[in-house]
Amino acid sequence: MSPTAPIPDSTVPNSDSRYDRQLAKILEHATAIFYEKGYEGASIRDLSRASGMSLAGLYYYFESKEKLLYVIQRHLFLSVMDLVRERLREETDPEQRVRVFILTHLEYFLANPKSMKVLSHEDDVLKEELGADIANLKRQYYRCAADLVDALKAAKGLQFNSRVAVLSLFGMMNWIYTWYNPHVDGDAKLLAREIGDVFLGGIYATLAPPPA
Amino acid sequence: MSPTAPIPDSTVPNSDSRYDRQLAKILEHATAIFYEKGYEGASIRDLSRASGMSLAGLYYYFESKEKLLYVIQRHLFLSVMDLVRERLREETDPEQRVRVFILTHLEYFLANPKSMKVLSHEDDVLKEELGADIANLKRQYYRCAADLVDALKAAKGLQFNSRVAVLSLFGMMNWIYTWYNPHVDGDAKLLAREIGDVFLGGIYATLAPPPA
Amino acid sequence: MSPTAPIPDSTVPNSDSRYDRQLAKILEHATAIFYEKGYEGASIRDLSRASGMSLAGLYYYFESKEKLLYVIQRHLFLSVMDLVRERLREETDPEQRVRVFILTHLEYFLANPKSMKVLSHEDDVLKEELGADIANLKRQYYRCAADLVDALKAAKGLQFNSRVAVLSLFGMMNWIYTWYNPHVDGDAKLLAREIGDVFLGGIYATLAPPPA
Amino acid sequence: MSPTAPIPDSTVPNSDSRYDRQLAKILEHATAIFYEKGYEGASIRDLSRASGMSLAGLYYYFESKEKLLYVIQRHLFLSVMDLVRERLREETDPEQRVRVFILTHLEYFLANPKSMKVLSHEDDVLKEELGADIANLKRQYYRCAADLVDALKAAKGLQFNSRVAVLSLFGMMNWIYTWYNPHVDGDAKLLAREIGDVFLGGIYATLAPPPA
DNA sequence: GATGAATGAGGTTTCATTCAT
DNA sequence: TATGAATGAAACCTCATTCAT
Repeated sequence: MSPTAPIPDSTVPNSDSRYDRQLAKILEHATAIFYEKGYEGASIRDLSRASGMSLAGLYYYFESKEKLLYVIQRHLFLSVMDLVRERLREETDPEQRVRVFILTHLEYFLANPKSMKVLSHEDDVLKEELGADIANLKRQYYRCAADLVDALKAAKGLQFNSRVAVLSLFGMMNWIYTWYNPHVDGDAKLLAREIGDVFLGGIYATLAPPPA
Repeated sequence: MSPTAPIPDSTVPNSDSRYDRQLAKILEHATAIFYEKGYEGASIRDLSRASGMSLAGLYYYFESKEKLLYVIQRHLFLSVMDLVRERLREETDPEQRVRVFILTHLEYFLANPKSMKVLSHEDDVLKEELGADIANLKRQYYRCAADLVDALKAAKGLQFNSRVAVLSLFGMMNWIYTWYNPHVDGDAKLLAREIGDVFLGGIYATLAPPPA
Repeated sequence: MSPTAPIPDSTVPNSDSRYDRQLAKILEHATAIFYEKGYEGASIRDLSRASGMSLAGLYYYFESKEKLLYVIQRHLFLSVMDLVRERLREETDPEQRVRVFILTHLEYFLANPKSMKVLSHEDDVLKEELGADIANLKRQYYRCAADLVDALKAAKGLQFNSRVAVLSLFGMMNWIYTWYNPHVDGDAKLLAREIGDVFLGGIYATLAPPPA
Repeated sequence: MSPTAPIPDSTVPNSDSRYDRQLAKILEHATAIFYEKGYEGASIRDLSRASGMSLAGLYYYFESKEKLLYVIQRHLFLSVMDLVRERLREETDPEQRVRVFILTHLEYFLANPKSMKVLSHEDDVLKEELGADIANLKRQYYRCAADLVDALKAAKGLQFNSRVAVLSLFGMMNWIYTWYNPHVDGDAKLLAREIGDVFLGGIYATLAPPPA
């Protein structure tokens, strides 16, 4: 296990032009505010105050509050998926591939802690095409994890309900934003090991009957 | 494992008087609306429409939107805790006790599916005393699970980080509201077994080094 | 100057029956609340809380908030006018008669300090017939004072604008509720003397040219 | 006695920019509405109707109804105090200085008749810091008058209770809004003379015993 | 005599958003 | 690019009042 692709230190796309830099700043503030107050509870005025840009000025960068959330969520999915793909490229062992997924997910979101909540907590607020698009990305991401788990399952001849197992794994990981405390719980590497142990120990146990 | 205490089929307190029945109805509608739109996204007008009672009339039953959420959340915690205590009374085996906890939690919230979200998703919207009170109940509930897990850990001589393990267990269980489909995923009993298997298999695996 | 008619120690009509006693209690609480919050700022709910009677129960005693204020104001005017008439009966000296008026007014309203504000401050909130009726009583009360002043004016051969003088006198007296502090300003007798001195000194000065 | 500083013909600050002009218009309408209905009885909707600006638009100019009243009252106190100071600069005779105060007060508030009520009648509705700030200005204004009266008292060797005398003077002047009718009562100059006569005659009379 | 339950209207304030500049 | 000014809709909540009991 030696992932090498770097964790982006920001929650927003790389930026070159002045426009891009401004947009990046706005998205960062928006993420922070959605994190604090939730999508519905956050107001564009809050964002205006936080970013120092006028209310009207913000609308030059996004066309609606919904689109704003969309852009943020889309970027998060795309970049964590990129990172996962990148890191999986170097690993072939089925178990390690699952561990890489877990570690990458945790590293990414523990490096951008507010993002984890904005993705998890505001999961179903987007409707229509926007919502469908995000749901699609989410499905791809799920599929990616499920494929890794299924590969391991096949390789080891395990027997368990993949759907429930994978969704439980996501539950463990996505719930973290409600309790994670860096001083108490250690870094992503530690957490990934612990959670990976529970998960893998759990599915491996389906080989033999569990100890009485 | 033979829990016998019945699952309340409603999300609200038992009701006798006309007042209680009306209140119960309102809380039920409110739960449904908080489920659909989230606390912030739900409006008292929505509740008025759904319950068929006038806006002003609703305020006869609760003094503020906040208090309304508070009453709902408090009732949920108290009644699931009651149920857990009730059912644990009959069980002494450490592993079974953990399984009873998982099953009870899932049975309760799968019987009241909207409640699970209202409890999980609107976890931190209550502030001040109200928020502190709910946080306190949550802590008790967590403590209850943690004690069961620690008892099992001691009984079997296992070695793992209890905090992370228990919080992961809650992650698996509380995440369910985002994906549960009764037609696909079976009932609470099945789900409780699967999740219990993963969790218990996971922590049992800490006895011996995990298989390579 | 020896007024003898007693100052009613209450702001409400004498009460015999249970109904009357209840009504009296309600009017007293209402006066207190109108005093504290003003007519517009006071709510029937405030009155309900203060009086310990249910919202609906109050309406057995008065038919509307307007009528409630009306009853209070009417009673105040009638009883202070009664008192004035009573005490004037014993006095014939024109100056003393003016002084009796001032003293009675101040004694009455300093004994019922909240009433003074409810009468002065909520002077023009009543509309239509109710308002006209109160305005009529007020006019009578004004007329009474004006007659006393005019009698003195004639008796002493003074020259001044009666209207402005009398209204100024009322200004001095009715403004008291904004500043009166019993510990600092003494009792009604003292205040009546001081204000009487200013007023009478002022109008007497119209005999001779004022000192340079 | 020849005061020369001009009376502002408006109740609101001078305005230059478009924003200032709009704000001035709003404050003027607000003063009129507070005059008509009282602070509590006036609604922002009333103001919206009167000013022709949308409800929400108004909030661009003030942050709350309370702040709105505050701005109005503060401006009134500051500008009448300015005017008084300005005019006192040219006068040294103690009696004339008192007369200048009376005249200025009346000229200012008779030129802005609604303001007088908004200042007098809504005296104690502002709470906390806002209320304390206004109370402070009021105290300064009172102090100013009291100093003039005390100077006269000392100059003439008079003997009377300054507090009661000054507060009575304010009573006479501030009560005017309840009865003033320009067609009947003449202009500020006339009224100031009459009220000044009563007041000064009254306190001068404390030199010698009043005529029997 | 008194209340619990309910209501329509309206209160203040904030929302996301727009448009001329 | 960015803002100041403005808006219609809707937010939460309270109002005076009623009516069956």
